[in-house]
Amino acid sequence: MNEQLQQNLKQMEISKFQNDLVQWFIREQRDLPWRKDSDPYKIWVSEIMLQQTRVDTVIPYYERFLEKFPTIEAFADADDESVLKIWEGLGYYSRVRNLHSAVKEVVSQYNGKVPNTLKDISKLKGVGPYTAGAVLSIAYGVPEPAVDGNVMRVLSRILLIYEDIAKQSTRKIFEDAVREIIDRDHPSYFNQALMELGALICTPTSPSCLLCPVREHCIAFSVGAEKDLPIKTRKKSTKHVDLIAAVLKTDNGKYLIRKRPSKGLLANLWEFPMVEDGNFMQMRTALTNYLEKEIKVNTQLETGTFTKVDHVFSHLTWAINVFAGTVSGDIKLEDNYLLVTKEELEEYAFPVSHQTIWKTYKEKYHL
DNA sequence: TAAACGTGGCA
DNA sequence: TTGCCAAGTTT
Repeated sequence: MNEQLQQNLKQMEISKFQNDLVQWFIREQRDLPWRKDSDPYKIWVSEIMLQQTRVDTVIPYYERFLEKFPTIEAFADADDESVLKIWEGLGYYSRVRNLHSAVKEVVSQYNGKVPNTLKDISKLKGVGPYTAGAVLSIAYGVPEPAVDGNVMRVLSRILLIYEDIAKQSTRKIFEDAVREIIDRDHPSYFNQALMELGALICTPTSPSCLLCPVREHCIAFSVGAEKDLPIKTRKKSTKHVDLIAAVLKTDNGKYLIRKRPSKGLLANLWEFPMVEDGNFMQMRTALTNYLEKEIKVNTQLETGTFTKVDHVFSHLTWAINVFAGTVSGDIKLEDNYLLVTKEELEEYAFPVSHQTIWKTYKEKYHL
């Protein structure tokens, strides 16, 4: 921690700041489903879902998840396919794979009780420094920092911190600051209040300083620098990938789908067969050849594509041209391929891009 | 340390 | 339309 920050912390009226912040939170907090219950398992699930994901997006997923898996034991017993299916569309799928693995660990090694120490909870898959602090403070009242993007933004303004919050190493600076100012009598309220303030008042662009309960403690406001903070360097633009996909049907009404590899992008999700690279016609041929060579099917694609799906990921974009077609012959499928009925298909988890393909297919072909 | 890892909302 | 943003973690 640099000297200027120590100086700013020293001049802060910490006790009054804590009180202003916590009382505001008690008064103004949103009514959110994960605030109805202090079950550590439920807090944990909510924290994983909320990683890089908006509250409004999470709410319905959270409700469905806990309806299906109301206890930690119920989730530990779930099969992998249903686990992925309930996360379908939420993104960052390694979150749920890690959560499932970690929950099984808690059930087998901790008798189903979520660890309440930093040392133990941090060993769990998918539990990084933020989530560890969040679960410990919110579920157990342990005064650990829970530093997320909100907290870095809010504190960079209040304490006038010009460190680049895009750099991972910067988080430690804010954790040290939180250790100095956290309300040790109300760590759950305090941590949630910092995040809630970031979500409702101290927003990224045009913060509502005139409504801010801790305005009088904010150095950036006092010097008119609130809109210059936080410092965050931009990341580079995404790369572009062209693909060809095919929705292929057998003469007895089944569809050919395949499971993606267990690592990397959209791991373990299902998709319609795709190939990438090359120009349009090469790719069309490549897809047909691939299917005929690798899984011994005869394919007949319609002449033109029936849809094009552009899908933007955080680090790349897919442009998928999609054919409809048929498969026939003596079909010998590789392990990762499957022939399923229309009804069965919808039991499997697909990425949003392929959900879109399927939806369009059903509309065009009147299914 | 930087890049990978999803998706949808918004200016 | 494009880029940024949202309760981060893993490799």
